[in-house]
Amino acid sequence: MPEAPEVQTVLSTLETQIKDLEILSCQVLYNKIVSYPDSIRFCEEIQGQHFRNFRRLGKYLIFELDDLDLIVHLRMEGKFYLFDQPKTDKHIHVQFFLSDGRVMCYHDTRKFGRMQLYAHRQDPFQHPCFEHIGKDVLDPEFNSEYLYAKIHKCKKNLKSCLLDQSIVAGIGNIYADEICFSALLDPRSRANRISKKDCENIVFHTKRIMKGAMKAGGTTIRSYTSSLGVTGLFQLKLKVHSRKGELCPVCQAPIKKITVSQRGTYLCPNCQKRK
DNA sequence: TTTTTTTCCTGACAGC
DNA sequence: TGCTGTCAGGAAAAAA
Repeated sequence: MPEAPEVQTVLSTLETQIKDLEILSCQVLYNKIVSYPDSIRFCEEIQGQHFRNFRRLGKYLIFELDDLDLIVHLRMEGKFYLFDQPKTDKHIHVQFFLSDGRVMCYHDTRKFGRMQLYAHRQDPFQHPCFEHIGKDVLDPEFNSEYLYAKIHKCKKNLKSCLLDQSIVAGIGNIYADEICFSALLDPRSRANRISKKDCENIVFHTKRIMKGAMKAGGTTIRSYTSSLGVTGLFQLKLKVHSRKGELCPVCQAPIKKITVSQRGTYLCPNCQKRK
C-alpha cells in the first residue's frame, strides 16, 4: 500500500530508468484502470510522447510528457515493472512499449489503481483532478498553522483527518498510526481538541517519518535489478503498525489493535493520550 | 455542509 | 483437499 514515501521511491527509480524514452505504443488490458479519457483515446494520444519530468503530489505520480500529463494513482497494490520483453500475467493491465525495446508494465492485483491523461499544464498541480487535494506532506506550506486551521473546527477523529487527502496529501493507514504514536496522541482524539502545540508535533513527526521512509526507500533502489516493484524497507522501522501484542518501544506496554473509522489501527494505550 | 457508509477487487487466511 | 466466509485497503460516490 504505497504512501507518499513509496510513491516517491517508485517515481525516483523510474526517472533513472525511463527519462526521455519515447512511448512507441500502449496497450490497455483492463479498461477501468484508465479513468480519463477512454482507453482507446488514451493509447492513441500517448503514442509518440516522451517521459520528460517526474513529479509527485501526495500519493499521485505525475509523468510530464511532451504535450500531456500522465497521472497515476497506485492505490493499494499498483506497481510498475520494466521487462525486456512483453510479459503475460493476469495482473498486468497496461503495457507501455518503450523506445529502448523494454516494456513498462502496470501490475495491480486488485485493479484499484487509476490512470488519467490530460493536456500538459505548466503547473501540473493545477489540474482539476487535484482541486480537492490538500498540501503535500513535504510542502513547506504544510505547517502547524495550516494544519490547525484545517482541523480545529473538525468534529471527526484525528486519524480520519490525517488520512483525509484534502487536508494533507500523502499519508496512508500505516504512517497515520506511526505519526499518532510519535506525537503521543490517541488516533481517536477529536480533531477539535487538538491544540496548536499538538499540531506542531504532528507536523514535525509527519515530515520526519516521511523523510526517513523516503531515505529507506532510496536504499532499496540500489538493489534494483531487472524489474521495479519497490516496496521499501521502511516497514522494519515501524514502531506500532502491525505490531499487535508486541511491546511498546517506549514504555513496554503491549501494542493494541483497534478499529478507527473502519481502519485497522495500532496504538500504545499507555503512551498515546486521548483528547 | 459535514461525516459516515458503501463500493470497487482479489489474495490470504481461518474454519469446517 | 476443497469449500465458504471474512478481512484488508484509498478514494470516489452515495447516503445519512
